[in-house]
Amino acid sequence: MFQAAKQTKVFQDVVAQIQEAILDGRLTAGQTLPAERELKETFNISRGTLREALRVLEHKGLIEIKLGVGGGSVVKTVDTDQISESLGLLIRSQKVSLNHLAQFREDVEGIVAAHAAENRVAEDIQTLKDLLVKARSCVKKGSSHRNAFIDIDKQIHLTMARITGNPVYITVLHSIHDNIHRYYDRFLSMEKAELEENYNDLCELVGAIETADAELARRLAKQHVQRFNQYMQKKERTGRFD
Amino acid sequence: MFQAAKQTKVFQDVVAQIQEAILDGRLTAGQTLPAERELKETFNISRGTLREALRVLEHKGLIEIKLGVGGGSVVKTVDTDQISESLGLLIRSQKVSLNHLAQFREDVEGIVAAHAAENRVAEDIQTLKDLLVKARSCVKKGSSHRNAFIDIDKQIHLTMARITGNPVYITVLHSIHDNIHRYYDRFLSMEKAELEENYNDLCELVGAIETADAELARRLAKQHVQRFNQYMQKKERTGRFD
DNA sequence: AGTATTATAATGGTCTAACCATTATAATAA
DNA sequence: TTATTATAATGGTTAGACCATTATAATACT
Repeated sequence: MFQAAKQTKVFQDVVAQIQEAILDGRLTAGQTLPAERELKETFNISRGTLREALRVLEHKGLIEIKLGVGGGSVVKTVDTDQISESLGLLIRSQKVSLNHLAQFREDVEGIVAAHAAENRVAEDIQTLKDLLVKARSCVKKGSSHRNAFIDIDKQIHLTMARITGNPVYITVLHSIHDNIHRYYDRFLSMEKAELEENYNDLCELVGAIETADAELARRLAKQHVQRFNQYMQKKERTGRFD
Repeated sequence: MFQAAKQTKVFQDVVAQIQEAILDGRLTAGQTLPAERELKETFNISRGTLREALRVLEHKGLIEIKLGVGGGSVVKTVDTDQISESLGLLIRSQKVSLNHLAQFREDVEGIVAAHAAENRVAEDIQTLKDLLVKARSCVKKGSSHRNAFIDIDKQIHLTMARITGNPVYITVLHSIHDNIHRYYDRFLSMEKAELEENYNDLCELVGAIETADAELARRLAKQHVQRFNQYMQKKERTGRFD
């Protein structure tokens, strides 16, 4: 009938109080909290306990602790780093394989491309085309610029996520890319011919978004990501391992 | 050309060492780490520093710290709680609105239903139909069993995620539901007629999965979630607020 | 003998008080 | 004016003590 009540632990109470203050807007990004020796008096606790609380808040991504004069606990803007880290832990603890993540990416990129095709304005198309120009120059320079090309590819996808207007897609795509990019160096093979193939994919995709053909954009995006995944599997089969 | 190197902070080194031991499998779920007074000798650090490290590991979801005799730091199985918490922080810090999350859910549930239709085996259909029976009994009992119905609805969706065979969908759907359910009490209106409407949705959806009609399953799932979201918006417009 | 109670000890939780390390700023010297 | 050096504020770390919780063992009671 009733639930477990009081959280006995002092540091948890401190975490909760500071977190609420940040989420309520009583503390805003950039603000510095009082020094530890002062805060400990405010909460009437020891410094060690306070520091355990601050450590947790730091790991939650709510504050950043800086050293030296003028340092201290600075309130941070919440970002996607914690989600990426947690997803990374799931992957590394073999709860999630790279193939699982790759399959998910195919679906998500398809959805993002479709929404982007529905929501894009002229300015968005220009941004995408500017990125295509950069991608083209990487392709021309050959496989030595593979990493630069991959980075621009990533930017194009994240730009499409931004165009959807829904920050969840940005968050999710960021987390996927953060965790998939770690494997590129080991598993992603990409010669000049493959770079060109990918570049053409992207051109068609941007074209579909420009003409607001959501269904085509979805199919092309999915196909594009599938190709990436196939390169990875190809390298995984033939490549050397550590 | 070079990157920032050594992490000066002692506690970070301890976090890294223990985390690697867990991810490498040198420490496995259920194992208890040595007592703090012993660990501090092993690492040759003070207890306070060790505790900061353990706090961080606890918040990462890698260990659980238990009190009393036979207590200590127990290695945990990594789950989706941290991802849910981080997503919750993004929502509460108004980086992500409830509508954004709801839109994302429509897409994801569509994808999950489609994959479920492709991968389901006879046993899966039985599991889903058992859940439908439970849902039906809730509907019969009327709106007083609204919460029970919503819970079964959640179970059906998570079962479909399981059927896909891809844990990423389970993780993502879990995180979405964890964060959306908090709003149901405040915003979700559901009278008997609406419960029946929803129940019929679910029956059709399970039917589509049974006949392996992925495209139909996708459409039905999306439509079903859309209805949920509309109920929420309806309540939001007319309901009272705290 | 069996059961309830109570003491014991192991373990995490907290506190105090000091000192070390880093760093922006002010004081000083070239 | 510029370069160097001292100062002080701040987080980082240490040491040792005591408090709170809890499983287990010892004891008392029936």
